[in-house]
Amino acid sequence: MKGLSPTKPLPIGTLARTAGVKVPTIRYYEQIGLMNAAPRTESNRRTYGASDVRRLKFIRHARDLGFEIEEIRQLLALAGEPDRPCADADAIARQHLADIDDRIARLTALRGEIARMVDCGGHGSIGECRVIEVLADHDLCDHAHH
Amino acid sequence: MKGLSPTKPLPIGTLARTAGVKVPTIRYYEQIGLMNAAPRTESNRRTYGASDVRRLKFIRHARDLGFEIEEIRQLLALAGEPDRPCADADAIARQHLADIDDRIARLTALRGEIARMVDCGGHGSIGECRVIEVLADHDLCDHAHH
DNA sequence: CCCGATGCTCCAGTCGCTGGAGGATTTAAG
DNA sequence: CTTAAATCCTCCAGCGACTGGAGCATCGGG
Repeated sequence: MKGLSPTKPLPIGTLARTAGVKVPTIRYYEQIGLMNAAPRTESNRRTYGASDVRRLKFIRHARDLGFEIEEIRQLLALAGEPDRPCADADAIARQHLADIDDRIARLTALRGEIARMVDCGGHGSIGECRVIEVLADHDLCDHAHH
Repeated sequence: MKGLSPTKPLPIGTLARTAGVKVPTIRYYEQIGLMNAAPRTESNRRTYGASDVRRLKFIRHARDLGFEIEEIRQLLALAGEPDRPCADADAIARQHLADIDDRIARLTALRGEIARMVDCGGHGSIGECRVIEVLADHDLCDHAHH
């Protein structure tokens, strides 16, 4: 009866590997209160369980998708009380959606421009190179992003 | 004969407004050597000309498009010697193109997901809300970006 | 039993700005 | 002409989101 712990505790390195983040990042998340303080072993090592893996994956995924820490904090809080109306989570996500549409639009415009730049192929001197031109002239977008 | 200076010198604030950056940003760019040190008036104010406007717009545009300072520095250096082969500028741009395709792909995937999340519409509790779910489950992208 | 991997804490650095303090100057209004 | 507001200057500190190093303790496989 020793092989069946409720879910055996993982050290930080393993958690880091399974969630795809670096070890210091986890400690950082703990420090800013995004992950809760892990219980420690006798010898002061952090121990994690399955729920921590889930939470960290959630965080990482959200970060990867461009959510900021504060937004993630909100999302996690929301997830914590499962009978609140999903309108709040929605609002955050919707806001984000708008952002993302904007970013995609900008990046797409960019893509076009850079593609055109690169089409200068190999015709010699920078003088005629579109890369410089395009960046120089054009006033594409005026608004500060974010 | 006083109204016809070769291009009348602008103070930093005006430059900032015309290029669409904040004043401290310009001073920062000077500090890191991205803008060259502006000549000063008697009373130590920076003065700028048309070429500075162009350069700063170039920088801002490039930044806006996601180029990093170092890349911009290279681009500017390249632009400075107009008989170098455009292959170098090309290489930078191409590298960037790959990045951007990646980012667009990721953002598009994200857009889809967030759109789906938001489609949970208003059906009550977070328990059933896709926002949380989607973020929690899915392992969409593994690689660290950049 | 030893040594390399892993863990710990603390602290400093990264990038690209941004803002404030505290002072000097310039400019527009009255 | 005088004043008040705007703009400028320098210096320095802080942001977000990590990242990495120093210096030490501890763990686990050969």
